[in-house]
Amino acid sequence: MDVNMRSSTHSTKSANSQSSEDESDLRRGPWTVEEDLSLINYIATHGEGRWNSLARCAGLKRTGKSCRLRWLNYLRPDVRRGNITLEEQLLILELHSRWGNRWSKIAQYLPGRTDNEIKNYWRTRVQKHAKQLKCDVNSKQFKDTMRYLWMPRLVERIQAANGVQPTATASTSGGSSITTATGRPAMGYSENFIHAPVNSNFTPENSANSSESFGNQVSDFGDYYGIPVNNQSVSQDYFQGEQVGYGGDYSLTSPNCAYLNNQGMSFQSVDNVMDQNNQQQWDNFGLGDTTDNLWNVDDIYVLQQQFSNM
DNA sequence: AAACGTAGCAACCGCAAATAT
DNA sequence: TATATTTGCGGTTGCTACGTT
Repeated sequence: MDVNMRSSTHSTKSANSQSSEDESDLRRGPWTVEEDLSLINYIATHGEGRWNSLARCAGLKRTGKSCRLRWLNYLRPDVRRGNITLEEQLLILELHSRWGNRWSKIAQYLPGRTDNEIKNYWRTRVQKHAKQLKCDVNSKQFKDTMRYLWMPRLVERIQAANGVQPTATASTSGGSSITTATGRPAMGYSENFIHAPVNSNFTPENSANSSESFGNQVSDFGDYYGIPVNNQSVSQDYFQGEQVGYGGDYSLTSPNCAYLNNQGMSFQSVDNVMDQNNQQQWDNFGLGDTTDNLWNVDDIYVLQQQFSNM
Protein backbone atom coordinates (compact mmCIF):
# COMPACT_ATOMS: atom_id res chain seq x y z
CA MET A 1 0.00 0.00 0.00
CA ASP A 2 1.23 3.42 -0.79
CA VAL A 3 1.55 5.05 2.53
CA ASN A 4 1.01 8.42 0.98
CA MET A 5 -2.44 7.29 0.07
CA ARG A 6 -3.31 6.85 3.65
CA SER A 7 -5.83 9.26 4.89
CA SER A 8 -4.49 12.36 6.47
CA THR A 9 -7.83 13.30 7.84
CA HIS A 10 -7.98 10.94 10.71
CA SER A 11 -9.64 12.35 13.67
CA THR A 12 -7.74 13.54 16.63
CA LYS A 13 -8.64 11.01 19.24
CA SER A 14 -7.82 11.30 22.86
CA ALA A 15 -4.14 11.12 23.52
CA ASN A 16 -2.17 8.25 24.88
CA SER A 17 -0.45 8.01 28.16
CA GLN A 18 2.35 10.51 27.64
CA SER A 19 2.12 12.19 30.96
CA SER A 20 3.45 15.63 30.34
CA GLU A 21 1.56 16.44 27.17
CA ASP A 22 -1.54 18.44 26.83
CA GLU A 23 -3.52 15.37 26.06
CA SER A 24 -6.60 17.12 24.78
CA ASP A 25 -4.70 18.62 21.92
CA LEU A 26 -2.70 15.74 20.55
CA ARG A 27 -3.10 14.29 17.12
CA ARG A 28 -3.05 10.60 16.42
CA GLY A 29 -3.29 8.42 13.38
CA PRO A 30 -1.53 8.77 10.05
CA TRP A 31 0.92 11.57 9.61
CA THR A 32 0.29 14.32 7.15
CA VAL A 33 2.85 15.59 4.68
CA GLU A 34 3.01 18.84 6.60
CA GLU A 35 3.78 17.04 9.83
CA ASP A 36 6.44 14.97 8.13
CA LEU A 37 8.07 18.08 6.76
CA SER A 38 7.98 19.79 10.11
CA LEU A 39 9.65 16.85 11.75
CA ILE A 40 12.26 16.45 9.03
CA ASN A 41 13.10 20.13 9.04
CA TYR A 42 13.35 20.30 12.78
CA ILE A 43 15.61 17.27 13.03
CA ALA A 44 17.73 18.54 10.16
CA THR A 45 18.36 21.67 12.17
CA HIS A 46 18.43 20.46 15.72
CA GLY A 47 19.06 16.76 15.54
CA GLU A 48 17.27 13.87 17.18
CA GLY A 49 16.58 13.17 20.80
CA ARG A 50 14.51 14.58 23.62
CA TRP A 51 11.47 13.66 21.66
CA ASN A 52 8.86 15.23 23.88
CA SER A 53 10.46 18.63 23.79
CA LEU A 54 11.28 18.11 20.12
CA ALA A 55 7.62 17.56 19.40
CA ARG A 56 6.70 20.73 21.22
CA CYS A 57 9.45 22.85 19.73
CA ALA A 58 8.69 21.62 16.23
CA GLY A 59 5.12 22.68 16.69
CA LEU A 60 3.85 19.16 16.27
CA LYS A 61 0.74 18.18 18.11
CA ARG A 62 2.12 14.73 18.57
CA THR A 63 3.61 12.82 21.44
CA GLY A 64 7.34 12.44 21.56
CA LYS A 65 6.84 8.75 21.11
CA SER A 66 4.88 9.27 17.97
CA CYS A 67 7.54 11.57 16.55
CA ARG A 68 10.30 9.17 17.37
CA LEU A 69 8.46 6.29 15.78
CA ARG A 70 7.65 8.25 12.68
CA TRP A 71 11.25 9.31 12.29
CA LEU A 72 12.81 5.94 12.95
CA ASN A 73 10.40 3.86 10.94
CA TYR A 74 9.70 6.12 8.03
CA LEU A 75 11.38 9.47 7.69
CA ARG A 76 14.96 8.62 8.54
CA PRO A 77 16.98 8.96 5.33
CA ASP A 78 18.62 5.57 5.60
CA VAL A 79 15.40 3.65 5.91
CA ARG A 80 15.17 1.08 3.17
CA ARG A 81 11.78 0.49 1.71
CA GLY A 82 10.41 -2.04 -0.67
CA ASN A 83 10.47 -5.78 -0.89
CA ILE A 84 12.44 -7.80 1.56
CA THR A 85 15.15 -9.38 -0.54
CA LEU A 86 15.95 -13.06 -0.55
CA GLU A 87 19.08 -12.36 1.40
CA GLU A 88 17.16 -10.43 3.96
CA GLN A 89 14.56 -13.16 4.22
CA LEU A 90 17.27 -15.66 4.88
CA LEU A 91 18.86 -13.48 7.46
CA ILE A 92 15.59 -12.86 9.22
CA LEU A 93 14.84 -16.56 9.39
CA GLU A 94 18.28 -17.31 10.66
CA LEU A 95 18.38 -14.59 13.26
CA HIS A 96 14.86 -15.28 14.43
CA SER A 97 15.73 -18.91 14.90
CA ARG A 98 18.44 -17.77 17.21
CA TRP A 99 16.89 -14.87 19.03
CA GLY A 100 13.17 -15.27 18.64
CA ASN A 101 11.08 -12.12 18.58
CA ARG A 102 13.97 -9.82 19.31
CA TRP A 103 13.00 -7.60 16.45
CA SER A 104 15.20 -4.66 17.22
CA LYS A 105 18.19 -6.91 17.62
CA ILE A 106 17.44 -8.63 14.35
CA ALA A 107 16.96 -5.27 12.69
CA GLN A 108 20.46 -4.26 13.70
CA TYR A 109 21.74 -6.80 11.24
CA LEU A 110 19.53 -5.66 8.40
CA PRO A 111 20.73 -2.17 7.71
CA GLY A 112 17.96 0.19 6.80
CA ARG A 113 15.24 -2.16 7.89
CA THR A 114 13.28 -1.34 10.97
CA ASP A 115 12.21 -3.66 13.69
CA ASN A 116 8.65 -2.84 12.79
CA GLU A 117 9.14 -3.89 9.21
CA ILE A 118 10.80 -7.13 10.17
CA LYS A 119 8.10 -7.84 12.67
CA ASN A 120 5.47 -7.22 10.04
CA TYR A 121 7.30 -9.45 7.61
CA TRP A 122 7.38 -12.22 10.13
CA ARG A 123 3.76 -11.90 11.03
CA THR A 124 2.43 -11.63 7.52
CA ARG A 125 4.72 -13.95 5.56
CA VAL A 126 6.24 -16.44 7.91
CA GLN A 127 3.21 -16.96 10.05
CA LYS A 128 1.19 -17.34 6.91
CA HIS A 129 3.26 -20.34 5.96
CA ALA A 130 2.79 -21.84 9.37
CA LYS A 131 -0.90 -21.36 8.94
CA GLN A 132 -0.80 -23.03 5.55
CA LEU A 133 0.99 -25.95 7.07
CA LYS A 134 -1.49 -26.05 9.90
CA CYS A 135 1.16 -25.90 12.54
CA ASP A 136 2.21 -23.43 15.11
CA VAL A 137 4.87 -20.98 14.05
CA ASN A 138 6.77 -21.80 17.21
CA SER A 139 6.48 -25.53 16.83
CA LYS A 140 9.51 -27.65 16.23
CA GLN A 141 7.94 -28.96 13.07
CA PHE A 142 7.66 -25.56 11.56
CA LYS A 143 11.08 -24.50 12.71
CA ASP A 144 12.54 -27.61 11.16
CA THR A 145 10.68 -26.91 7.96
CA MET A 146 12.15 -23.47 7.84
CA ARG A 147 15.56 -24.75 8.68
CA TYR A 148 15.71 -27.68 6.32
CA LEU A 149 13.49 -26.58 3.51
CA TRP A 150 12.88 -22.94 3.39
CA MET A 151 16.30 -21.63 4.27
CA PRO A 152 18.25 -23.97 2.02
CA ARG A 153 15.86 -23.13 -0.74
CA LEU A 154 16.48 -19.47 -0.18
CA VAL A 155 20.19 -20.11 -0.36
CA GLU A 156 19.78 -21.84 -3.66
CA ARG A 157 17.65 -19.07 -5.00
CA ILE A 158 20.20 -16.53 -3.95
CA GLN A 159 22.92 -18.52 -5.59
CA ALA A 160 20.92 -18.97 -8.73
CA ALA A 161 20.07 -15.31 -8.87
CA ASN A 162 23.72 -14.58 -8.49
CA GLY A 163 24.77 -16.94 -11.21
CA VAL A 164 26.39 -19.46 -8.93
CA GLN A 165 25.93 -22.95 -10.31
CA PRO A 166 25.68 -25.57 -7.64
CA THR A 167 27.15 -28.83 -8.82
CA ALA A 168 24.21 -30.59 -7.35
CA THR A 169 20.90 -28.93 -7.85
CA ALA A 170 17.66 -29.27 -6.07
CA SER A 171 16.39 -31.47 -8.81
CA THR A 172 18.94 -34.16 -8.33
CA SER A 173 18.36 -37.02 -6.05
CA GLY A 174 18.89 -36.74 -2.38
CA GLY A 175 22.13 -36.85 -0.54
CA SER A 176 24.13 -34.52 -2.68
CA SER A 177 25.49 -31.36 -1.34
CA ILE A 178 26.17 -28.14 -3.04
CA THR A 179 29.80 -27.64 -3.77
CA THR A 180 31.72 -24.92 -5.42
CA ALA A 181 34.24 -25.12 -8.16
CA THR A 182 36.84 -25.47 -5.49
CA GLY A 183 35.13 -28.53 -4.19
CA ARG A 184 34.33 -26.96 -0.90
CA PRO A 185 30.80 -26.89 0.33
CA ALA A 186 29.16 -24.07 -1.48
CA MET A 187 27.32 -22.74 1.44
CA GLY A 188 28.55 -24.90 4.18
CA TYR A 189 24.98 -24.64 5.19
CA SER A 190 24.96 -27.38 7.71
CA GLU A 191 28.27 -26.42 9.16
CA ASN A 192 28.54 -22.74 8.76
CA PHE A 193 25.37 -21.07 7.86
CA ILE A 194 23.68 -21.90 11.05
CA HIS A 195 26.54 -20.49 12.97
CA ALA A 196 26.70 -16.91 13.88
CA PRO A 197 26.52 -14.39 11.13
CA VAL A 198 28.17 -12.06 13.53
CA ASN A 199 31.38 -11.51 11.72
CA SER A 200 34.19 -9.09 11.41
CA ASN A 201 32.82 -7.48 8.30
CA PHE A 202 29.62 -6.14 9.60
CA THR A 203 28.20 -5.43 12.96
CA PRO A 204 25.68 -2.87 13.95
CA GLU A 205 28.51 -1.04 15.55
CA ASN A 206 30.50 -0.50 12.39
CA SER A 207 27.64 -0.09 10.04
CA ALA A 208 27.69 3.64 9.53
CA ASN A 209 27.24 3.18 5.83
CA SER A 210 25.49 -0.02 6.29
CA SER A 211 22.65 0.58 3.95
CA GLU A 212 25.10 1.05 1.18
CA SER A 213 27.42 -1.70 2.09
CA PHE A 214 24.62 -4.14 2.41
CA GLY A 215 22.13 -2.94 -0.09
CA ASN A 216 20.88 -5.49 -2.49
CA GLN A 217 24.33 -6.70 -3.19
CA VAL A 218 24.38 -10.41 -3.12
CA SER A 219 28.11 -10.22 -3.00
CA ASP A 220 27.88 -8.30 0.19
CA PHE A 221 25.58 -10.86 1.53
CA GLY A 222 27.98 -13.49 0.44
CA ASP A 223 30.67 -11.82 2.40
CA TYR A 224 28.39 -11.55 5.27
CA TYR A 225 27.01 -14.99 5.20
CA GLY A 226 29.68 -17.05 3.66
CA ILE A 227 27.80 -17.59 0.48
CA PRO A 228 30.30 -18.09 -2.29
CA VAL A 229 30.08 -15.39 -4.83
CA ASN A 230 31.23 -15.88 -8.35
CA ASN A 231 32.44 -19.32 -7.49
CA GLN A 232 34.70 -18.09 -4.80
CA SER A 233 34.25 -19.76 -1.54
CA VAL A 234 34.37 -17.61 1.48
CA SER A 235 36.64 -18.10 4.39
CA GLN A 236 35.23 -19.90 7.31
CA ASP A 237 36.65 -17.08 9.33
CA TYR A 238 33.31 -15.50 8.79
CA PHE A 239 31.80 -17.85 11.23
CA GLN A 240 33.68 -17.24 14.36
CA GLY A 241 30.79 -16.08 16.43
CA GLU A 242 28.74 -17.91 18.91
CA GLN A 243 27.05 -21.02 17.72
CA VAL A 244 23.38 -21.25 17.34
CA GLY A 245 21.52 -23.81 19.27
CA TYR A 246 21.15 -26.07 16.35
CA GLY A 247 22.92 -28.99 17.83
CA GLY A 248 22.53 -32.28 16.17
CA ASP A 249 24.01 -34.34 13.47
CA TYR A 250 22.77 -33.40 10.12
CA SER A 251 24.25 -32.79 6.78
CA LEU A 252 21.57 -31.15 4.82
CA THR A 253 22.67 -28.71 2.25
CA SER A 254 19.71 -28.51 -0.01
CA PRO A 255 16.07 -29.40 0.04
CA ASN A 256 16.64 -32.51 -1.97
CA CYS A 257 18.70 -34.00 0.76
CA ALA A 258 17.12 -36.19 3.31
CA TYR A 259 14.83 -34.59 5.73
CA LEU A 260 15.98 -34.70 9.21
CA ASN A 261 15.41 -37.72 11.28
CA ASN A 262 15.45 -36.11 14.59
CA GLN A 263 13.85 -36.66 17.94
CA GLY A 264 11.44 -39.26 16.79
CA MET A 265 10.40 -37.43 13.70
CA SER A 266 10.65 -39.68 10.77
CA PHE A 267 11.11 -37.56 7.75
CA GLN A 268 11.74 -39.33 4.54
CA SER A 269 14.07 -38.29 1.84
CA VAL A 270 12.55 -35.60 -0.17
CA ASP A 271 12.55 -37.80 -3.20
CA ASN A 272 10.16 -40.03 -1.44
CA VAL A 273 8.11 -37.14 -0.31
CA MET A 274 7.89 -35.38 -3.56
CA ASP A 275 7.45 -37.00 -6.86
CA GLN A 276 9.20 -35.78 -9.93
CA ASN A 277 6.50 -33.30 -10.72
CA ASN A 278 6.72 -31.82 -7.33
CA GLN A 279 10.43 -31.66 -7.66
CA GLN A 280 10.05 -29.79 -10.89
CA GLN A 281 7.62 -27.42 -9.28
CA TRP A 282 9.99 -26.98 -6.44
CA ASP A 283 12.73 -26.16 -8.90
CA ASN A 284 10.50 -23.73 -10.61
CA PHE A 285 9.76 -21.65 -7.58
CA GLY A 286 10.10 -18.17 -8.94
CA LEU A 287 13.83 -17.86 -9.00
CA GLY A 288 14.87 -14.32 -8.85
CA ASP A 289 11.77 -12.85 -7.44
CA THR A 290 11.64 -11.64 -3.93
CA THR A 291 8.34 -13.00 -2.91
CA ASP A 292 7.92 -15.72 -0.39
CA ASN A 293 6.25 -18.12 -2.72
CA LEU A 294 8.25 -21.04 -1.53
CA TRP A 295 5.48 -23.53 -1.16
CA ASN A 296 3.14 -24.89 -3.70
CA VAL A 297 -0.06 -26.72 -3.07
CA ASP A 298 1.53 -30.12 -3.28
CA ASP A 299 4.30 -29.15 -0.93
CA ILE A 300 1.83 -27.88 1.58
CA TYR A 301 -0.21 -31.02 1.29
CA VAL A 302 2.78 -33.27 1.75
CA LEU A 303 4.05 -31.30 4.67
CA GLN A 304 0.65 -31.28 6.27
CA GLN A 305 0.58 -35.04 5.94
CA GLN A 306 3.98 -35.25 7.52
CA PHE A 307 2.87 -33.13 10.43
CA SER A 308 -0.38 -34.92 10.93
CA ASN A 309 1.45 -38.23 11.15
CA MET A 310 3.67 -37.08 13.95
C1' DA B 1 -20.86 -3.71 -9.63
C1' DA B 2 -21.16 -4.64 -4.94
C1' DA B 3 -20.11 -7.15 -0.88
C1' DC B 4 -16.99 -9.58 1.57
C1' DG B 5 -12.57 -11.40 3.10
C1' DT B 6 -7.65 -11.03 3.44
C1' DA B 7 -2.94 -9.08 3.24
C1' DG B 8 0.19 -5.65 4.26
C1' DC B 9 1.76 -2.21 7.06
C1' DA B 10 1.81 2.22 9.74
C1' DA B 11 0.82 3.57 14.09
C1' DC B 12 -0.60 2.92 18.85
C1' DC B 13 -0.32 0.77 23.54
C1' DG B 14 1.66 -0.82 27.76
C1' DC B 15 5.54 -1.98 30.03
C1' DA B 16 10.32 -1.95 31.54
C1' DA B 17 14.81 -0.04 31.38
C1' DA B 18 17.57 3.92 31.12
C1' DT B 19 18.40 8.57 32.05
C1' DA B 20 17.66 13.08 34.09
C1' DT B 21 16.53 15.96 37.94
C1' DT C 1 18.87 7.93 46.73
C1' DA C 2 14.27 8.75 45.18
C1' DT C 3 11.29 10.31 41.87
C1' DA C 4 10.09 11.89 37.33
C1' DT C 5 10.71 11.68 32.62
C1' DT C 6 12.27 9.68 28.42
C1' DT C 7 13.47 5.98 25.51
C1' DG C 8 13.05 1.56 23.48
C1' DC C 9 10.82 -2.73 22.77
C1' DG C 10 7.39 -6.22 21.57
C1' DG C 11 2.58 -6.95 20.95
C1' DT C 12 -1.54 -5.40 18.93
C1' DT C 13 -4.86 -2.68 16.34
C1' DG C 14 -7.05 -0.53 12.62
C1' DC C 15 -6.98 1.27 7.99
C1' DT C 16 -6.50 0.74 3.00
C1' DA C 17 -5.72 -1.83 -1.15
C1' DC C 18 -6.59 -5.75 -3.45
C1' DG C 19 -8.51 -10.21 -4.63
C1' DT C 20 -12.48 -13.22 -4.71
C1' DT C 21 -17.22 -14.40 -4.90
